[in-house]
Amino acid sequence: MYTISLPDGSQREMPVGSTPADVAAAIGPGLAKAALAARVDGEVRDLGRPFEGDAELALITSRDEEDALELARHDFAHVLAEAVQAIWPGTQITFGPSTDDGFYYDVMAPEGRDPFGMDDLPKIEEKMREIIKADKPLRREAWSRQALIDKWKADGETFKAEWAAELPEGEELTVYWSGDDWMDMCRGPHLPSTGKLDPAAFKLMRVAGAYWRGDQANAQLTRIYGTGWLNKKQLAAHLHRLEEAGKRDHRKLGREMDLFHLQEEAHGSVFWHPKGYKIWRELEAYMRRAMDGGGYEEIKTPQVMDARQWEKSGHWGKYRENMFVIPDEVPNVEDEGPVISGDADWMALKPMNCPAHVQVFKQGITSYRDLPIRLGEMGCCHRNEPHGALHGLMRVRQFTQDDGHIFCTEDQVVEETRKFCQLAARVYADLGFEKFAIKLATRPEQRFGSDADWDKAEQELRDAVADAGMATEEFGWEELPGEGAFYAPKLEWHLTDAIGRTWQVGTIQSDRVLPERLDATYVGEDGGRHRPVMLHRAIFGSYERFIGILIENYAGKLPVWLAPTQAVVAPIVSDIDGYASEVLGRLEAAGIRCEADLRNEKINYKVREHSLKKVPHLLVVGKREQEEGTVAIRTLGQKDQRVMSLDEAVALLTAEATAPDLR
RNA sequence: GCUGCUGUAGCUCAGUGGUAGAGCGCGUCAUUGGUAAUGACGAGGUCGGGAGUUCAAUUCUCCCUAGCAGCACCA
Repeated sequence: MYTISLPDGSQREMPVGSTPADVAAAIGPGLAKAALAARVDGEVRDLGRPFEGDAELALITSRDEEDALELARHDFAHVLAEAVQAIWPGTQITFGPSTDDGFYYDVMAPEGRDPFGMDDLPKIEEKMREIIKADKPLRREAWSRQALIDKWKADGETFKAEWAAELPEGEELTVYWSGDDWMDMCRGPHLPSTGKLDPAAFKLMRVAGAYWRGDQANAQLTRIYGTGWLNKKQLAAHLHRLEEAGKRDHRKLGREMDLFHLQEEAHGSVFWHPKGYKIWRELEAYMRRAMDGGGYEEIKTPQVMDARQWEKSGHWGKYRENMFVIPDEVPNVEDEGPVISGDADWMALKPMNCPAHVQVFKQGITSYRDLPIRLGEMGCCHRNEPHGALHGLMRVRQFTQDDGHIFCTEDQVVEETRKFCQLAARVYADLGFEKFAIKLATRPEQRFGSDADWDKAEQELRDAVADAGMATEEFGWEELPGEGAFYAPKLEWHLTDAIGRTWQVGTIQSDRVLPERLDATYVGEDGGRHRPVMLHRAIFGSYERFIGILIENYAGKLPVWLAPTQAVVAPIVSDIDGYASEVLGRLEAAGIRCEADLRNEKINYKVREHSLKKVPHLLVVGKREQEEGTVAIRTLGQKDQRVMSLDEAVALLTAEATAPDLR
């Protein structure tokens, strides 16, 4: 007999060979029916898997939402694969995990058939529902590695065979049967039967290409994505959330609010409209103040440099395919012949600012007494990004960084990094992001520099974050092995937005490679030449992307200090136009970005239109207001209005329009 | 770059092998109204670009290009 301990502290003696399902049945038929899986000594397992000794058991039901969702999504993925193979025999299956909101399965369409498309999804969904409704038992079975490889090969499942062959030799592998006509290799655990899934709680969302094992050199499979939940209500709620996220899309809001546009002739580069550029200018002014206050000196460096400079820095060899290269010659102006001869020297648009900053540092002789030197630049960079990567403001080919490079001694690295941590935290808080995570990306496989330098650099970053008091769970502190840049480890700042999404923005990297390659030195206390350490750092990352993030975070309803138009004065009847202009004049004199809407439209119309444009304050004026020298302020997102004197209104708007660091 | 999908008026989108439609927006006129759409009339499109099939292509086929979703990439 085994002793099974339950969460309520009770114990049951169960015969050898019994299973969690038996315990559930022994407790009561209701629980037996509701049980989905079991947590045995902390590990989630199948209900039907026998105990292997005394155990602590907790039965999992749909009330244990996290576990139940994980199980359901994993099972949806298997049902998806089974359905695809049932409809199109000869389809190869590969891999299908659960995701944050559902599941996917990577499949390879049978030879001679095009990859699956959106049109195929309804048919697959229907088959999936059939499988679920058939309530097929899911049964775990152990196989030897070799038997399984042979089975996959016999079935023509080359991907599965390849995968099984790479698992450790002699290891016992498990498969799961769905009924007795379909199986997949899987560690499990699974629900007891497909009928435990709710056929109305999933939806196939899209298809996409995905490389076998995530490697571009491998075959491209079709990845079928679905979202899966415990019940219909949860699915509906999720679809609603997606819809809400769609409403925040910065591309949509950018058009509606007339902030910027993109067009074919300059794809990946942004046309900023007057309203959008007002946000930019406000942010830039804010960042200038922040960097001035942090001891940075702003510079401006060339947009185009000789390719030899990029060879020295190492970028030419590693990133040339993503650089815009320009021939250093006069183009052929004749009608005939190629525009460029082909034997010209090459120049390149800068993809980053750091090599130029080293050139500034290198002018003259720097003493250790001058360090640290902090150079800042609103640096406009170009990167020839792969076409498929471009995405609104989030991934562009021309962008401006709030870039900075700190040249310092070995002894100053930790302190400078600590200061940066604090500066970044201040900036994010000022911009309304209450939550962020700091992560350390450590050495990648391909890298420059010695292991000793990497050891040191990584430890310095750890120490600096600890010194700043931010190496804690509260700050989401964690390490990302292998994610660093080729020349340096980096700290990354990940913001959490209003609907829980995260965005990587700021970074600091401690670099000993570039000063070496570009021969930057300073004179030390001993009179000898020494290498400075170079800290690459940015807080916004790129203005384009950061503005995109702000738009999505605020769903377009930017705080007043950032809003392109901070107030609109709207007279109710045209007799009041004169007073409206007077109000406008007062606001303008106070430096408020404002407009008067004197159009021949009803007040309802004006309220609606400016609300849709996310103008924070609408100052409505009618006969009453004119007589009393007041305005009726309607604030975005509020239904009621506040009537106040013009002086009070100016004071209120001025206060709200003041940047947080100037309050 | 890879896979799938899409490209029709300023915007959102219908539609068709016989050279196009709606709503909003825009213009004109009327209306002077109290907090999310006043009404009427009007202008506006080489149906992303190129080639092919056809008597005829916005529609069918191919190529290119851009966008969307994902993958890969992201110094």
